[in-house]
Amino acid sequence: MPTYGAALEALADPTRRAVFERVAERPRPVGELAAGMPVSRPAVSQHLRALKDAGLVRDRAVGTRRIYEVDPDGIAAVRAYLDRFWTDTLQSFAAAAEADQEERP
Amino acid sequence: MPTYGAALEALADPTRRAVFERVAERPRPVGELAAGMPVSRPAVSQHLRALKDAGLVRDRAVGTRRIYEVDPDGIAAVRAYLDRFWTDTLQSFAAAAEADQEERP
DNA sequence: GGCCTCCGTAAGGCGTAACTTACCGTTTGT
DNA sequence: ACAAACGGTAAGTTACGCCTTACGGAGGCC
Repeated sequence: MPTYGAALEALADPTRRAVFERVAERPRPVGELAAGMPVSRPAVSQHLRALKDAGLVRDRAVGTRRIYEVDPDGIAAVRAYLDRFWTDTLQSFAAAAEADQEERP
Repeated sequence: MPTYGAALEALADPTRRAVFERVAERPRPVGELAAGMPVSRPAVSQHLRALKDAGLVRDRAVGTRRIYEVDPDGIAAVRAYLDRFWTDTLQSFAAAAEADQEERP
């Protein structure tokens, strides 16, 4: 059960974000993802693990390769959580502002 | 001009996220924010700086204290950016899935 | 079976983010 | 004007995240 915190941590790192965006373009095996990146293949592999733990990507085995692709369900969950997070935040702020204005007219 | 990357990095740290959530509850001075947190006041102050640089909070001086509050505009910007990020991601995935299905019926 | 490809993991180095204490400027109140 | 409250900043330590190299296991191909 990935928390939204894990997703935020996963997307915080620029390199990992680049990996995720490459996965988002289209499903690809690890070697192909690593090719053309400034870091080594194991580094990419570790980033993919973090993204997977966060529920942002998923993988399936095809022969000797592992195809990584976006996890729509996980993304939808994170998106919903964040969206509610922003909504609640703004709502609290609006309520506090109104209360403050009422307090001293 | 805060990038969305800065916002993600800012919200990645659990302690900083806690600070932000406390600010989101209602506008408060630094001392009150720091009270009841497991870290020192300067630490909170540094987190507030990061949140401010990311455009998530703003502050105003009231006497000798500084009231921190959520920055609605900044949050709206980050929210819009992330929302489009998810949308694009899912759309790319859907397109790739469809292309794949068409490729081998 | 032997070999090669693909990829995950372990171990260690290294930079940096996060925290602490100490200090200083600003503002308020008496 | 002096003292106290409030909070930002500097300096230093420590912990953690990211990267590398080295290795091993699983699967395909001859």
